[in-house]
Amino acid sequence: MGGRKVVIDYPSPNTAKQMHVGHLRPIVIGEAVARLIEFCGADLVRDNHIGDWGTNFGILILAIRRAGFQLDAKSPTALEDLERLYKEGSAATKADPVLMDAARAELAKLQSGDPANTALWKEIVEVSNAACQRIYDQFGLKTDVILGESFYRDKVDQVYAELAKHKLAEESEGALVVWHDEEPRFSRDAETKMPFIVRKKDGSSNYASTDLATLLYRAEHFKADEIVYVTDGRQQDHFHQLFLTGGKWFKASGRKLPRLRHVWFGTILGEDGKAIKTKSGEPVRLQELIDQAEKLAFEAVTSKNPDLPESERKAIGKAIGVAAMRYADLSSNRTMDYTFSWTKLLAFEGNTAPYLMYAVVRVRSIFRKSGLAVGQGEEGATDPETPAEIALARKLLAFTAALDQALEELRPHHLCTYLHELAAAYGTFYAADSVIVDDPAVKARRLMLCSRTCAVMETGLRLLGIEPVERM
RNA sequence: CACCCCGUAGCUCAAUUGGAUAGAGCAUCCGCCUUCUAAGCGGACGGUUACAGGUUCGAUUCCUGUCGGGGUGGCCA
Repeated sequence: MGGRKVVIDYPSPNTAKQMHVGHLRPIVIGEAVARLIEFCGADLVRDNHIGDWGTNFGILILAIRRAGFQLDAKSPTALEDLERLYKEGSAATKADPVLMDAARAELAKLQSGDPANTALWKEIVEVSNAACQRIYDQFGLKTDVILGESFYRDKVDQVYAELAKHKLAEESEGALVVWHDEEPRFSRDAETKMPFIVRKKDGSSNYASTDLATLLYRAEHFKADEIVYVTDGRQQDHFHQLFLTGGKWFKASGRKLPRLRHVWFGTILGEDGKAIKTKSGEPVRLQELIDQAEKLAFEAVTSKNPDLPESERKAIGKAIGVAAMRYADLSSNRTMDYTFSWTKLLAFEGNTAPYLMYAVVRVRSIFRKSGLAVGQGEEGATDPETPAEIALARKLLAFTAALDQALEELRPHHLCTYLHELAAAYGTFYAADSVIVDDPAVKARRLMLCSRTCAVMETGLRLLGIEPVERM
């Protein structure tokens, strides 16, 4: 992957909504996948493709108008207000087809440049982005560019024109659609038709239009050799159609198609076994989850290490709290659905981030007590001898294999499994063989094992997005 | 009805892509802090891999069917 230009699309939330637990996965998985790709030497562009141009804006604008609401971007409750209005609008348009048409009309006005709707839209996006950024900061997520759907509003006409010119798209029930007859379910002969609708019957763009425009932009502007889309698994059909359409379009127009990968993940389910949705019920807010995680981690470090200064305990609480949530999500295969659970996401014992971070802490503590920097004191080291030393040395050698496995299909859980095994091997070694001993050769080789463990653990943890701590 | 995920220990999940006796964590039980941080270490308990066939020297993995859960299916993303 060295030197390849890769664009990764994440976490790409929809705007005007507060982040809830459902937003955890694209952030956490996207970040880990991005770091894995970057670690292999790829020239990576992190593109946050926010949903800021869809029908939801029509619904939201309509709801704001109907409620006579005055949006104040400075108000601390601005986002909550928008979310409440969106829910009202969503329910209203669902119940009444006339209102749904009105919402579509508001969207069409926005998309055709209506000044009032554009001004309102800008404010909404501003409020939303500021709120998202506060969450990203806590997850250490940094995007290179935010090119949402709206960025492509003047680039979709070229898509329509080219698809029509190459006879890839055709009119159907007033919309512009692309059929893929080679795939039975996307074919025009399918029992239930599932065309790739690139332009709606009212002339406005949708997900497909902007995604095609985005594909072209990434290929031409970023010169992408590869594009990685990190989204949930419910969008598999969409990406399948997007990739098929992109392939035919680029071939017909003599362009080189980047490698396209859909790195999808399973859904976080509610207690009822159904996907967590903003519409039904009240999902746990992501900020609430973070706060709770940090609080519990702070309490844990305070009880275990009360002598540390409060500022350091606070910092450790922040690091461990978010790390625990992150690891809980990353440690199982991303294609699996899982049911939301406070206790699972906030566990600090067993196969968890704190356990892995603890291994690093114990290594660093040994070096601190020895008055050495990590990596020093290895002169005169002999080969591993005890069973625990040998097992640890062997496990250290398996790092690259684990990395390869995680990279193969961009599945971070393979790295998690490995790091847990390494931490366990270190735990056994730590209990069985003292490092600070009189025999200089034994001490040197054990210090060497410690520093190697530290290096591999820290590298692996950072790839997962977890920042190791000195003490805990 | 069609297509896509999934079904593994009481619970949550792995299993190097078809390899040897299916492994971890949690929970439960029994040990271990007077030497480097016990968020730890050692041990016990726990399985007809949903079910039925098939391919193979060998199947949790591949194929067919059945059952069960979730998702998607013309103008959301």
